[in-house]
Amino acid sequence: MNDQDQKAHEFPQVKTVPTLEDVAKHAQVSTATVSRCLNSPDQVVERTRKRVMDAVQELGYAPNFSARALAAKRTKTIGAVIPTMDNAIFARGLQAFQEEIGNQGYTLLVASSFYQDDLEEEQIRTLIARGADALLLIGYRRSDTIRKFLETRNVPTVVTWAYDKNEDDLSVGFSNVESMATLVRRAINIGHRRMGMISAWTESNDRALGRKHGVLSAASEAGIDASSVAIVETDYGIETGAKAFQDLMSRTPRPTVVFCGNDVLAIGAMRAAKTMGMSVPEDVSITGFDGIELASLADPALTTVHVPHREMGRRAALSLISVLNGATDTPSEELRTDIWEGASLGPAP
Amino acid sequence: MNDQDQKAHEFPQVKTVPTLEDVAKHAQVSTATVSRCLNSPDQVVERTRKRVMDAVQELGYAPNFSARALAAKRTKTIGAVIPTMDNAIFARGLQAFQEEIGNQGYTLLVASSFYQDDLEEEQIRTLIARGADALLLIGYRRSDTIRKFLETRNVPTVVTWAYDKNEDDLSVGFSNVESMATLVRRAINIGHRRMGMISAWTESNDRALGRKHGVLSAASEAGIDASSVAIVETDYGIETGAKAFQDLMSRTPRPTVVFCGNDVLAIGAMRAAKTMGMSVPEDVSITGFDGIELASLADPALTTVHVPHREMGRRAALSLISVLNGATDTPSEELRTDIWEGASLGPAP
DNA sequence: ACGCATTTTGTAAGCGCTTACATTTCTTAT
DNA sequence: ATAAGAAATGTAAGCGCTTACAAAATGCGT
Repeated sequence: MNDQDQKAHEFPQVKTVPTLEDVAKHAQVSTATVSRCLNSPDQVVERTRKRVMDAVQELGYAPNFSARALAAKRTKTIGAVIPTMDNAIFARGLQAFQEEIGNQGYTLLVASSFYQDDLEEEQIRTLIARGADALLLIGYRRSDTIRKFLETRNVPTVVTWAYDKNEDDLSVGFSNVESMATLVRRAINIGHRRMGMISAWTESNDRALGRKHGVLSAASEAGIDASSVAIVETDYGIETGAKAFQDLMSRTPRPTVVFCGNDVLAIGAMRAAKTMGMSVPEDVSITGFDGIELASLADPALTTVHVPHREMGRRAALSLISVLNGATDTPSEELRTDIWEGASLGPAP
Repeated sequence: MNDQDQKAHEFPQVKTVPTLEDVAKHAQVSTATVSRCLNSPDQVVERTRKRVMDAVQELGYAPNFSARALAAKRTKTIGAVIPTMDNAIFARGLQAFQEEIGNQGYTLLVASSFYQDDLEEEQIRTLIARGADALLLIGYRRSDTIRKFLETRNVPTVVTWAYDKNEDDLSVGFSNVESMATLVRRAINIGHRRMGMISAWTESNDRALGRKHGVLSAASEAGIDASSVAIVETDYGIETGAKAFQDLMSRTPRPTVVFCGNDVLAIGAMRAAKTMGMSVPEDVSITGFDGIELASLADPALTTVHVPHREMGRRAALSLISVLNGATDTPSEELRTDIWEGASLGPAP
């Protein structure tokens, strides 16, 4: 056969993606049977199933997800909106979450909000539009508009990274306030009175806000005037942490301990301390929050609140799936954080 | 109106998600017009458009993504399969990628392969089934089966984290071999001859393999017998890096420099060195690869190959989008890595 | 005011799948 | 062997959207 022949006798065959119907024809069954083979194989008798599966193999068929979602009205997809993947702690918690939902046949759809409320809203809408069967969100804080939207759409949602017994939303998290307060109490016990804090922006971040409240309430408890606590709010990052630390150290009276809203800020603070020729914890104590690996590698090792992020991700997944499976009484879960003892928190000078 | 009336006269209205058709009815136009308002607003005259948009607002309409994808045959989705989100370097590169495609109206779909070939294949298939318009993959290494699949489906793909002028695939990356070799040459220049390497598993990881080849070829170049280079392959992690380092230090002759396949392994090696009472770089030099923030925080600061991961993510996004927009000549791009000078690499003892 | 070109809108045919319901085939007890 | 029930398969109606094509409305030059 030569080229001429080909051109004359055949259509320029555009390679086309096989559909359910192609498989059905190939296996000489109806599309319904093929569909059943794929979705509930035990409804189809062995002999037929084999024939269909062979056809699937031969044609290299893969179901079209959109069509399936449209017809079945569920996507086996769970969406997650996290502030940023830049922060390893979220990435890892999410990884655990993904592993667990993966086991149950669900796929994860991730979006980042960059700590912006409006972006979070947009991302939530996008995920829903894409058919997410359920959602994982970080923190409770959310506008009424979007809450109503979620309610209308009837999308199961789990809140993580925060737990508050006064909130109604299903949550698998921990108390930011209490976790931080526990750490602060420990500092107070070893003599600290003049306290500083480096916090993430609290305006639209209820976890940061909770941690700040934790510091303040533990202070008040101990008879320390909350307004005497020096607080700097700043962006996430090592550099910003360093800068904030310098700022705090220039205050009078100078704090003897600096609580940081997360480990990365704390690392920055420790670096700034070193740069400034201060030694930790002799001159000043520094603590973190999160418990990333980095914390134990710092010198001195960072005292920090360790968040069980993988456990949190895993359990959040289980909760969500139980709701998706029709459970009506899925309870919120409060996880315990624990303090990683490092040498960065010592007695007040 | 009282309750009785309501119950008598109205159906128990189940809250239902509004569709295009609902909007059309509400705005008294055809569904086509509504669709056009949403997708190419300038085809619709102002007056009508306003009416439609108001209806959209009022009903809280959001398009059903699956239906759209099914009808339009594109999803405005780009998929990515990365080995793991656990490694910050991937997470960040991906973040940059996401930001860029987000600007162009695309959404990112991520999946992890956990460094397993079969899982990567499965994830690729899943992403395609979900309608990903294009794909970002890490490294070239891939089975023929899946290559053929990708070709059949005609899905534009970009390879990152690796660049090889001999490969055909579109890529935006760097040469793992050359980057590592450059570093090794530098070590050789300052007198190192007995070399060790801690590598990630190279069996199904062409980046790791490339880095290993980099070490070996730079060694050969300098007249060092490649078989004299002590190499340990291990899992990703600080602990495993530490263990591998101990292993290498027990070899005779003991290496004067240990090249690590990534920064995390290097951090582990440095920690092990400290534990063993060896000082870096006086007793032994250690280098990393990746250039994560951590590297500059280590003590001494880690000498490492810095990969422009954000730039890589951003450019990969641009390439892919240019292909999606019909460009036929999108070229592969080789990015330059550079060496972050730390104190962890010093003259051979 | 008219005809023409252009712009705006409507009609309706799918996209590839699931699933309720109808039909056929196979079991099993008599 | 047969009827009744169970199991397997087929039929066909959508799911909510896009888009080619047709029809209607508008603008413009004369």
